[in-house]
This record gives sequence, structure tokens and C-alpha cells, in this order.
Amino acid sequence: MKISKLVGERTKEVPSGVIAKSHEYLLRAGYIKQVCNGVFSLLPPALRVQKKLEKIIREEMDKIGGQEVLFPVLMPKELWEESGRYSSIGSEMFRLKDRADHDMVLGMTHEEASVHMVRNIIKSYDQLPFMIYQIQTKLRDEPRARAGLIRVREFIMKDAYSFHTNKEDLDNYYEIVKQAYFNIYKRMGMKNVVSVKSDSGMMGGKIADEFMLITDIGEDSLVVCDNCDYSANMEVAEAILDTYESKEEPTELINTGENKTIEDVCNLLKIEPNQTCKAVCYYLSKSKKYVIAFIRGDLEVNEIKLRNLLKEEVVAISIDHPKIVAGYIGPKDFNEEDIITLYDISLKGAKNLVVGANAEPFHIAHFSFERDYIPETFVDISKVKEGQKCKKCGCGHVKIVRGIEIGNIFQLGNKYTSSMHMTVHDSNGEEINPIMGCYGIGIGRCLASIVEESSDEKGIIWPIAVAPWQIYLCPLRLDDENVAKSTEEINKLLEESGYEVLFDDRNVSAGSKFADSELMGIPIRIVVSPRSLQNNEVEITLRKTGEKIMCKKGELIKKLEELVKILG
RNA sequence: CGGGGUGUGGCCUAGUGGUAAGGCGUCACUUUCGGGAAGUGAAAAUCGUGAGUUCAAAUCUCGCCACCCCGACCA
Repeated sequence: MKISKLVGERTKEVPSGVIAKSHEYLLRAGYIKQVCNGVFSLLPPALRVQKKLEKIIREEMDKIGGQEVLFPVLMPKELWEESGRYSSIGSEMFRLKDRADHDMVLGMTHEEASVHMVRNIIKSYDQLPFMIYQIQTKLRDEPRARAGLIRVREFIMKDAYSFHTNKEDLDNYYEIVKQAYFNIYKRMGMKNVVSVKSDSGMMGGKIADEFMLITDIGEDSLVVCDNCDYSANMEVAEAILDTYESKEEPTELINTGENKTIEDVCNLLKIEPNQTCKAVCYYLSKSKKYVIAFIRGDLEVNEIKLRNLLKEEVVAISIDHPKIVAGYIGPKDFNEEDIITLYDISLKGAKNLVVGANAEPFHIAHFSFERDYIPETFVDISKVKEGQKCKKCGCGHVKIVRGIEIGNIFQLGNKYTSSMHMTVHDSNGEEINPIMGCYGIGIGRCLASIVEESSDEKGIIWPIAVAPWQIYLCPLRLDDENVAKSTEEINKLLEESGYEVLFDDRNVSAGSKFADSELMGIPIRIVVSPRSLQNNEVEITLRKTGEKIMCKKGELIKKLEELVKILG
């Protein structure tokens, strides 16, 4: 490919408003162009990378028995009504009407389509298990697209669906897919990828893992142990609570005046937040109830845990209720139809706390759970804090890091097969609903994530397995006959040897060519110049290390073979 | 959906009431050319959009739109 004809431009200036490195470099190096909020076109170099990512994914999915299919983007409302998701999913689903006024949706995921495809053609347990997958455009009307290809509204995704007769079979296959995913990310050249336990969200099912590339630009908070392999999304993470010792004393009513917040009360009484109990209020708009969540003062409520516990969306509010004294709420039975009280496990056995007195302007000191109030039950609704002990190994400490979700896997159970009436006969002739797993990888996000992980101040550094071209052929002084002739020879030789070559045929300065090759992230640069040709040599520069190697023209192919092996 | 911000040639930016400016890029020619070369010349903008105020609006006022950032949200 001649760069003079390559569609796209490379710029020195950083586009305004761009924060993420991958966003900046993909724009500046001519890989992507934004069409509107969260929607991008891919220019030729980006498509070349994407095809390589797809090839890796296809190979690994085929290796574990996957069969590639293609579901439609456009689907009728009826299909989504069968699973119940037409109403349970909100405005992130694009909806439209066709010319006959039928309600249609644009696919954001394809569980329904996959069950629809197979439910009448798979009839026997003998045909299970199987896995089908597709690489297809997904549309999601994200509330906030951001950071270039990291979070978009239209993107290409590999999604796979497996069908099994029983849980053991799904468990086994789930682990196989997990391993395949790690293989995929490794082949794509990503290094800091971990799998974390996660919330299954709208997908349903209980077991879910997310694959996270650890990087500061990440949108998710992850809890990882510094000693063992425990890792979980903050949404579901657990850790051992630190406790503090204190001997019981008689309770004491204290006038705390206008001091309502934990911070103010602590300052007033000269105590630490972990010696208090705070009340955090939420509202359930569906069932029209208030929730008061009691939790130790130094901790925060994990709203995802709360939502999963209550099985309903929760909204944090400043409470306004006749039976509740805002700012001075303390543990007690409220005995109101519309008030739910929850006690976090951080309060179990806690002694000597300062709690609200349920009367203005008072708090109670030396309050002990079990002695002064016994809740029916304690629940886990707290956010993990950095430094807490790991629940898995018991001795490590957890830290919190940021990650980009580059894939996820779910055990769906029979949510879709039962709601959509897919049955097969088992070995006893009984009808059963197969159980399903589903497995996704966002390909555009992988592309951007690789750039996030692999770049420097000059630009992208593509791992050679996914680079749009492996070699940047960079003649200097193309007006020199010898250079022109040698470059043509080398170009031909390289292409015959199966290398992908980006040929910088422009009459621009050396600096411009070098800068472009580095910005675009091409792994190997070959410079052909009057200087190098004096010794019948060319100069090879590795993008990753900057290492320069002089190489006799005749030994070029042999040398490249070695280098590709090292880089791969 | 809440908060904040920005819209000026393809890109980056200056311009706070009085002739739309500079850099990058593009085109032509000359010289140069192993780290984003130099000179000369040229093309390219109804200043996001609509209304209003004014003798006069990129600039002031109001509405709308788009985009960016933070949060909420997110298979």
C-alpha cells in the first residue's frame, strides 16, 4: 500500500476535547473519524486491525467448537416481548417503526435471536451441547458515549451462545470459553487482562465474569488481592471488614446541635467515623417505599448490591417522611408499611457506636448492637475499601484498580429457553429447557484498549499480530535512482514473502516519515537511503524499543523472520 | 437525566461592538532533505443555527442544535 494513496491524514495537533490516549492517537493517525456522538467510521488502517482481531477470535471460537452464524440487526418487537425484555430494557434500546407501523428494535444483544434460530430445529439432547457465534454490529443508545472507541453507541461485537442439557456441562464449557478468551487477549497482544466476578445486570443468571484490561482510563473499579488471585468487580466485591475493639459502656444521649453528618459529629465528639453508624436513605420508585440503610460510618453503601438485594432500582434521596428525623436517624423498628430498614454486616456485633437518636438534635453514644437493638438480619451492602483483608485467602490486602471491560461471559440458565419455549427431549424422553451461556467480546473496544495499553509519547505501538501493516518501508531521497530502484526491489521481495507493507512513497522530509511511522504504530520500519546503500545495507528500526539494526540487503528476509519471531 | 464547558477555512487556535487573523495541512514553482525544511505565490470561512438589540454583531441578549468533560446510567 502506498501511503500517498492511503485514505486518511495524520496530524500533529491534538484534537480538542480529547482525553483518552487511544482516542487521540486513533484520530491523529488517521484510523477513525467521528460521525456523531458515539458513532465512528473506521478508515482503512483501523479496518485492517479489526479484521485481524476478528480472525483471532474466529480461530479461537472455532477451536472450541463454535459455529459462526449471523443474526439480524433489525428485529420485531414480538421477539423481545417473548423474553420480557421489550419492556424491561429501557431507553438504551433503539426502537423504531417500519412502514406498516410495526414496532421494531435494533439489536443490542442477541439472546432472543439465538433461541429463535435454534428452538425448532434442535429437538434432542443428542444435539447438545453446541455453541453458535456471530460477529455483528450492535446498537445501544448509551446514555454517555465517551473516549473514542472505548464507549460507543454502535460497535462490532463477537457474541456467542451455548446450549446445554445440564448445569455440569455448562460449567465445564464455561471454563473452556474462559480459557479461550484468555488465549484471544494474549494473541491480541494485551497483557494486563484479568477476569473478575461481576454482576449479571440485565442479562439475568447468577454466574458472570468480566474480562478487564487494567488501565487508568478504565470505567470500572476492580477489587484485586495483592496475595492471591481474587478479583471482582466493585459491584459485587466482598472483603473482610476490619473491626475495632471497644468495651461496652452505658448509652448516653448527647445534644449534637446542628451536626448531622458523620464528619460533623466526629469532629464534635472527637471520634473516628468507624465508631459511628450512619443511615443512608433510598427510594424505591416502583414499589413506592423508602429504604433506610444503616452502615458503619466509615463505609459506603454499594448501590448495586442494594439493588440486587431488593430486586428493584434504588434512588438515593434526602428523605422526607413524617416518621423520620433526617440527620438524626438511628437504629429502631419504624413499623411503617413504606419504610424498609437494612443493617449492613459491618454493624454486626459492633459496640460503642454513636448513632442517631431519632430525635432532633440528639445522637446516642455507646450504642451497641445486640444489646441496645437487635435487627432481624444483617446484610452485605457495603462497598469494599482499599486495604481491607481478602476474603478468599484471608491474609492478602485488597487494592482497587481501574479496568476496561473487554469481554464478558454469563451463565444464563434457562431464562431465555423457558420464556421462549425452547425444549428438547432428554434421555428419559422428558421435555427440558436447555440451559444457556453467552459470551461477548467488544472488538472496537479491544482495538482501542490495545492502544491504551501499548503506546508511548510518539504514538501507537501495535503488537505485530494485529498491526495494520507489519512493515513501514521508508525510502529517503526517492529522487536518487539507486534508492528508487532498491526500494522497488525490496517492496516486491517483501510482498512476495507475505509481508504487509506500507510504502511511504511521498517526497517529504525524513522527520515527517519517521514521525508518521511512529504515530501509526507500525512495528518494523525499513529505511532505504543513499547512506545505507553505500554499504549495500538497509536500516531496520523496531517501533517498540527504538532499536536500530543495519542489515545487508540480501539478508533482509532472513533477518525479518528472526525479528517477527521475537516481536510475536 | 443532572452539573460544567466548547462551537471561527480540512485540523489547532487568536480575536469581547467597527475591513475575519495566525499556525499546521493542501496546490504551484525554486532550493533543500537521516528527526515533523526554507522561500515565493495561490486556493480555501455566509464565525453551529434561528431570532433580537444596534448605524454596525464572531463579539451583546434569548431560543434551538451539535460536540466534549464529570456524575447518574451501562449485556
